Amino acid sequence: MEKEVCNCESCDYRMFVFESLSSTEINSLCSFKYEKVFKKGELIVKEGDNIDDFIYLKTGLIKIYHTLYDSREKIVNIATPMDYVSFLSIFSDTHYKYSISAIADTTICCVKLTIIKDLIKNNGNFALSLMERLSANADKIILQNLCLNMKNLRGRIAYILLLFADNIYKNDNFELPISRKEIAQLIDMTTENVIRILSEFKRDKIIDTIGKKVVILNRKNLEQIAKHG
Amino acid sequence: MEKEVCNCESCDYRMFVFESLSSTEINSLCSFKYEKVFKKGELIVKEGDNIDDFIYLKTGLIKIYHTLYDSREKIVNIATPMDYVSFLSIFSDTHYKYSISAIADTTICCVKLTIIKDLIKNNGNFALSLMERLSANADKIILQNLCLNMKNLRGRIAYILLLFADNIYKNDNFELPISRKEIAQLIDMTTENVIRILSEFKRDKIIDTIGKKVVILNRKNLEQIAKHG
DNA sequence: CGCGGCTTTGATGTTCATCAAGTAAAGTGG
DNA sequence: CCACTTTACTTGATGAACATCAAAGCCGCG
Repeated sequence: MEKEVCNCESCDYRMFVFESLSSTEINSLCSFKYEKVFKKGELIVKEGDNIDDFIYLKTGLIKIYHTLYDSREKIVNIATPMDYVSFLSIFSDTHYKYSISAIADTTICCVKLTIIKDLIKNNGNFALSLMERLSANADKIILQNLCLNMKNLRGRIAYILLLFADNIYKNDNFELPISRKEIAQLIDMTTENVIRILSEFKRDKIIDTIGKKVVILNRKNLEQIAKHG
Repeated sequence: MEKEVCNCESCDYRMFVFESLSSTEINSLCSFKYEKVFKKGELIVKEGDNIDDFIYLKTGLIKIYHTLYDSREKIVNIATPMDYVSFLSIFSDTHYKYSISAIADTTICCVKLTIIKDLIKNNGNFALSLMERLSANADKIILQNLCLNMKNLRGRIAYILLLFADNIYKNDNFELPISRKEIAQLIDMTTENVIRILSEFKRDKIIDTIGKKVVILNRKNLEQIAKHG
């Protein structure tokens, strides 16, 4: 993990994350802000760590997961730069309830949480826009988990394949950023069954797979399976 | 459903919900605020309704649920006056994604959402405290659903029995506010299995039941089942 | 008093997890 | 850089957990 001083002037994501701030506020923020770069696989936050910083994803891909008492891991969400700004519960808790790892080379920006709280107090528009983001994010996670749990195993696999294609890669031809085991942890099933169903889909010419590479061949069919079942 | 003009001066919950507001702000708020009273079973919000009001639960008990494409219903949360102030996604959406029904006689307070948004803009402490509440609430729902899904059916039943006893009624002797069918919708199983497992627990002297009345007889045992399994 | 929804129990079948065993891939140290 | 170890992937066989189906009693309500 490397640490860098960021250059807010040249940051494409600045406007997205801090769109409601004045340039004075942005400049003041920048002096308290730093970047961290993580390689694929590295741990960014460990469950139980103190929450000191407001963190947002600049580039890359991360998984947010919770470790259960029997050391099984449940992946709660996979976050991309655009759809995710902060982490659950940072405003209501002192310690992280989730761990976060990079599943692709990733850059995050950190700002002391106290600075963000001051901004919330002093800039109403910022407060409101942040609230909208947090609310939308939490809601998406809740609804997504709800939908997944209603489906049978084939439906769940179809659902997340479409989610990767549509929401993350915007392409029917992509490379899975996570292992079969992690897919299992994301959609509540066993690794064996993830593999089995991917093989079935391949046999039935719905998708093609080579290692982590996936091509969706019959989208209609996949959408059908994702919806029913 | 009755509609009443509320009297904020005598409202016990005012301080809890709007603790960060000055008395000037409270008074101003009161002129735009009204109460609604619902009997057990009545619908409070229907999925798809416009979101116009910021609503909080004053007294009673409500269920928040989502209707799936095949008209099955999934209960997302049961909310009590103290642990729940607002509804998911009201700051990020224009229409409700969930329906809400009273599962006990219930009083809610409504304030136009625009008023709340103005308060957020102008009172930083209010913004921050509201954000904490929303964040804590969303987080609780996510974590709770996560935990439930890891458990087997016996574990889930034990878990929600303890949840009713500890979080809602603060008593090991209580009356279920929902039917067996609704329990099934809350913890993702069939009505038959809810009944079967409650019968098992009764046979094993872990609980006693008469209709909707429940008494926890062997809490240690129930906690064990809730944790494992 | 009869209808519909809630509750209960048993029998049956399906879905999915577990176990086992082997191959491929990827990381590790000499 | 190659042997070695570990981790990921894959397939099949088995069994357990759970949903579904069926049938009957119960309760509240018009």
